[in-house]
Amino acid sequence: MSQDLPVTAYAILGLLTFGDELTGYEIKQRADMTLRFYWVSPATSQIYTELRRLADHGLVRADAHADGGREVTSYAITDAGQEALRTWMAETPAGFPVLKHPVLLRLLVGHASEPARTRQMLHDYLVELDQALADLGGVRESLRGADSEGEPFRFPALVADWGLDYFAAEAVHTQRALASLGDPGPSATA
Amino acid sequence: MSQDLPVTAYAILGLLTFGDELTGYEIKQRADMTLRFYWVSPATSQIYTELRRLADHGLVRADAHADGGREVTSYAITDAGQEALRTWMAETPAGFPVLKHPVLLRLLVGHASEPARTRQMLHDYLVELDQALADLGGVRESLRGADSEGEPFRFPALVADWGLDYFAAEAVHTQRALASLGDPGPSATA
DNA sequence: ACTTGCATGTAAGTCGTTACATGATTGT
DNA sequence: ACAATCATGTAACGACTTACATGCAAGT
Repeated sequence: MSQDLPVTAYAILGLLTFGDELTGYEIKQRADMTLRFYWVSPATSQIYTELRRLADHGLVRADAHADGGREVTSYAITDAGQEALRTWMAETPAGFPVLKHPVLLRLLVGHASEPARTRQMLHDYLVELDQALADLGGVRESLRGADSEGEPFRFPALVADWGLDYFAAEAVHTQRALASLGDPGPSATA
Repeated sequence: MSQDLPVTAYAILGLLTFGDELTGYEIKQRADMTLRFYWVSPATSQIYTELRRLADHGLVRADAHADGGREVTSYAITDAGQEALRTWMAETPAGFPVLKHPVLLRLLVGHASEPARTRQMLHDYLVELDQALADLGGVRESLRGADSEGEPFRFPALVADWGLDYFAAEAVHTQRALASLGDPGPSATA
């Protein structure tokens, strides 16, 4: 039955299990808000490509309708899509996470760089972590009120909390690395 | 001068900054031990491809010599390679980590799966985390004795400690998710 | 009037994987 | 003698990205 699709296809399928019909554009936005923290946010063009493939396999239904004056296509998951997603989750091992961590990669070969540059990189990372924490924190807040057992956003809330803890831990590790590199931190200047 | 190369090329270059001349085969082994935790362990064929490209750019020197009866090629980083690596680290922003986390992806759409299956997945993940902790812990141990300031393995030790903490935190998050899903844990049965 | 957002794609190219092929060396 | 490890590649293919192109709708 269900041919093996790239994981990204299942990720898109998963986004469509939360009820609404979505356009490719909207899927991209949702992916930017949620998927990007745990998987990737695929390029827009990739999303349209996957949607076409999913439609060809009958896993999503393309609903072309008029929005104001123009033609817009939104997509809904089909019963076959639900089934394919469930089968995939039941029978395909999840596998171990792949972490592409440019900061750690560069820190690994830190002896080949200026110490000041390495510290700068870690400071930059802290700023980006702050941003990520704020972004994901915003998402987490938006789920409040429907995040208990049996409610629709229980699982998204679970992974958001996981992600928030992860980013917080990254910040701690970064601080620790900075301390180990003799960075005084922003304490004295303030 | 230094064209933009894929990050994997710089990662290989980085592995060659630890002193020895390495064959492609040995680079693959080192990558499996260290790089795989923070970046990826490229396929063997990919390593040979990158090595050829690096050699074409003059960033590594290919040293074909006889090992016993057969021809073996080992690679050493050149001065130009050191320079290219330093330039890359100095001028290219590291960028934010990309996490491809199939467990979190599946947990995100947990409502589309059997609860028992989700718990099973988390248990499986715990086992894999144990293995990763053991593997990386072994690497960490092998660095002892040369992991202080000014010593060659200072930075590898720093990232290994970071990684060990990360895996430990993942285990905690997994346990927490299991608890939230009503998993009693292995306590009562023991 | 003009910019920003919404919405959908095509084309080209790269990175990287899997599968396969080959052969020498070492250990048991 | 046989298996495992060392060592080096080729070929085919797929996922994904970037760059580009297009045009309507809505806000200021």
